[in-house]
Amino acid sequence: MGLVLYNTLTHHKEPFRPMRPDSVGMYACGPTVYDFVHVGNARAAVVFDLLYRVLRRSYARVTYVRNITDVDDKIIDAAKRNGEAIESLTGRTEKAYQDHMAALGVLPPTVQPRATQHIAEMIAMIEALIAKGHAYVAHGTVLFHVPSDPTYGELSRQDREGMIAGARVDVAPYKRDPADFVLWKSLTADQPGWDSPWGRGRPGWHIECSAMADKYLGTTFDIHGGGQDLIFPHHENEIAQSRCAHEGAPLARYWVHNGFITMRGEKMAKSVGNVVTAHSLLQRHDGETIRLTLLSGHYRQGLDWTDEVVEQSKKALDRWYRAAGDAKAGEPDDEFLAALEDDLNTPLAIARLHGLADRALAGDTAAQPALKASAGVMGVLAKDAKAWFRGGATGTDEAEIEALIAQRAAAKKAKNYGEADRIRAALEAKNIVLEDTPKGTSWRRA
RNA sequence: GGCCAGGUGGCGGAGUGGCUACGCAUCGGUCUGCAAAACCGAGUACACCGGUUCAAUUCCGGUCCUGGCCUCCA
Repeated sequence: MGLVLYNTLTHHKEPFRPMRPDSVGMYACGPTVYDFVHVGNARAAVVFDLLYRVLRRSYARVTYVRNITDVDDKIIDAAKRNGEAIESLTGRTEKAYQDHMAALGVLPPTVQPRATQHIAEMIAMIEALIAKGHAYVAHGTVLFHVPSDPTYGELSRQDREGMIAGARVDVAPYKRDPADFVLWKSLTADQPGWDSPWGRGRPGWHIECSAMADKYLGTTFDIHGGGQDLIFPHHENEIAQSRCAHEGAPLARYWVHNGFITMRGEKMAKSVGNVVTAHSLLQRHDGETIRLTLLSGHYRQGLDWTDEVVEQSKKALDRWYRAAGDAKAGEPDDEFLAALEDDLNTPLAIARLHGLADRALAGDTAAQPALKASAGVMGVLAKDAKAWFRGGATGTDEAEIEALIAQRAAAKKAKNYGEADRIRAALEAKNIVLEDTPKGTSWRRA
C-alpha cells in the first residue's frame, strides 16, 4: 500500500514519495515557550508524532525537526509581567513542555532547535533576500517585498486583494506594499535583541522556521506540518522567504495541517478564554487517555473537547488493556496499518483495534500481541496492564484493599451478602472496583 | 467581502454509487448471591431541494446552517 497524505498545496490525497528512497525530512512548527501549552497545541504535537512513528516504520532515516520559539513579543511581555528573566521563563516553560509531551507519549524529535541559537542563520538568509531584491530596509526594519514573489499565495489560495481586504492588515507607512511582512524588526538599545547589519533588533516571526529548516533539512525537504491557522500567513511567508532565498526551489513537498480543538464548537484560544492546558488534563487523566482522545477524530477535522469524549477513550483503553493482558508486542495488524497509512485515518484504525480486542477476548491468543503492537504504533497501550488498572495515587493503601477483599470473601462464604456488598460499596466510594471471578476477586481503580 | 473545511443514528465518529463501520449510551438476555467484566440480541442515520443513474448518504448544481483563516494563533 504505502502512505497516502492529504497535501494542502494540492488539495488532494497523494501517495507519499520521499525525495530520497530511504530517508525523510519533516518539519513541524513547535511551541512558543511563554506558558503551558493547551490541548490544541498538544494535538498538533501528537498528530505529527504519529506521522513520525508511521514514517519510521517504512523509512530507515527520518529526520524530524520541531522548533522551539524562544524569542517573541509574547515572551517578552510575559517575562516583564512576571518580573522574570527571559531565559528563566523560556527555560522553565520548555521543560514543562517536554514533560507534558513525554506524558502524552510524544517521542522527542530528532532535532529541537531554538530560535535564539540560530540568529546568525536568520541574518544570513535575510541578507540573501536583500541581495536578490526580495527584501528592503526601512528605518532599521527589514521587510519582505511580497510582489517580488509572483507565486505568493499558492498555499493559502489568497490573492493580494483578498489579503488587503481583510480588516486586520497593518499598513505601516514604511511598507512598499501592504502585504509586505517583517524579516527583522528594529529595536531600541534597552529592548532585548541582537546586533545585525541593520542595527539592533530581533527576527520576525516567520524567518526562524525558514532558517532552521534550511540548516537541518536542506533547501527542499519532504513534509512540513502545523495547525491550520498557520497556513496563512505563517507558512505562506515561510514558503516565500525560502523559495526566494533559494532560487525558486520549493521549501517542502507535502504540507500537512491539523484541524482545531474546539470547546462547545468554538476554537480553543487564549483570546476566547476557553483554553484547557495539557498540564491541567494530565492531573486528572492518564496521558494515554488524552492521547487517544486527540486521535479519536481524523486529524484534519475539528475535535470538540468534552468530558464525554475523554471518558470514551478511557473506556476503550480499559477494554484494550483487558484484552491484551500481559502479552508482549508482536507484529502490528495489516488492516490497522492500512488505516493509518490512508492519511492517518485514526478513527478507522481505532475500529481495527476494537476488532483485535474482540478476537483477543474471544480467546484468540494471536490477537493479543497484534493488539499490543498495533496500539503501540499509535503510541498507546504502552504500559503493562497491572500498572494501567492499579496505577495512580489515590491515597488508598493496597494492603488495606486486599484486607477488605479478604473480609468480604469471608462474609460471602458465610452468605452474609449484606456485609459483602457494604465492603464493595465502601471500596467503590474510593474509586476501587471489585471483580469476582472463578479464581477469586480482583480489583482495579476506576 | 475573499479563501478553506464541514453538516451521518441519543452522543462521538469512519466510509461507500447497490452489501452491518466502529465506539459510548440505551433496552432485552446469558453469566453472577447481586454486581463488575465478558458474551448474545435490539434498534434508529446520512441538513434541504433539484439533477445524473437501473440504483445516491456517496457524483453534479443550488439553498440553508456551522466552524476556521484573511499578518497573535496548533
